[in-house]
Amino acid sequence: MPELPEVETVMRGMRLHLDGRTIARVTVRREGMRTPFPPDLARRLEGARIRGFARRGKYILMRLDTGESMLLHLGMSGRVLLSLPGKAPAPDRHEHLSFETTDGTHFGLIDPRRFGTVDMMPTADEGTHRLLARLGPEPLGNGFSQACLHQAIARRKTSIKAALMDQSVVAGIGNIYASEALFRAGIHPARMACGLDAPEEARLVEAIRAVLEEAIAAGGSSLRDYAQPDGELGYFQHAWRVYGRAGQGCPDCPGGKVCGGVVRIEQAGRSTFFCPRRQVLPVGAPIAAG
DNA sequence: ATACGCCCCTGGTGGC
DNA sequence: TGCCACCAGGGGCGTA
Repeated sequence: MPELPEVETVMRGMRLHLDGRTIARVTVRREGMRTPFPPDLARRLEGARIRGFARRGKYILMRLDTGESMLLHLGMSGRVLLSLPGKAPAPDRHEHLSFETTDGTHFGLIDPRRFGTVDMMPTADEGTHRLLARLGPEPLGNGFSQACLHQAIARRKTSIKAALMDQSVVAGIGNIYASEALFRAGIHPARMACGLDAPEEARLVEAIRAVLEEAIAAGGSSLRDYAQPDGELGYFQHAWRVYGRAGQGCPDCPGGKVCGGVVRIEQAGRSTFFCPRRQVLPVGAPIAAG
């Protein structure tokens, strides 16, 4: 799924095309995805005017003038297809939820694996929703700092890579950007989270910010499941530095002649990629199992 | 509290 | 061409 930069890009696309519009017709093609859709979803959306968007971690919030917000999570394979009036294609077989605004703009939520989530809540309760309440700080916000990261991982004996993917440590980092941020910070992914020193934590905070900001600036990176929210082809292909590049060179050593190439390991059942020359395990540094 | 394995689901890819 | 194992951006849950 989309990680923070992709979710931010989708949210911006929705804001651009849907903000201020009124929802006319809702089509619910199945009862839910990973969890059932909230009761009376269509009725609660129809007739509502859209009054703003926000993102929290990997969640999108669409606020309505009814006093409710729709919560959207794209899971692993979710994408949003926005179409201009009269331009909506025939619905994809995995378009589980769609609506049209009164001006004919079409919104489709497509999610083949159905790991995504849709929920409704009073806008006033956004902060206490069970899926949002335990999220850590926004990595691009002022609340994320070396001190903040230290506080979150100081007692964690899991790997720093797994810790970064824990949404309560910092919100929005997934499997790709965890590898990319650690590469940029020069930190081995198997290091025990609590074993990082303050300079390493500071480097990591800056690396996370840089990686995410670059990806957002590029319009959200993409893999095959992900479409730009306007549905246009020609997705941006992100130049991952290590992710998915096992055996290839990283930018530090083109061709991998110096480091032998990017290494793929498995941590907690997920792939991790790193450069063995740039991301070295210090002598005596504790290694995390996961 | 923390950590880990397993599971949800479909589709693409590469090997035989 | 067909079949099959394996892999994929997430995260909740049950169990130690």
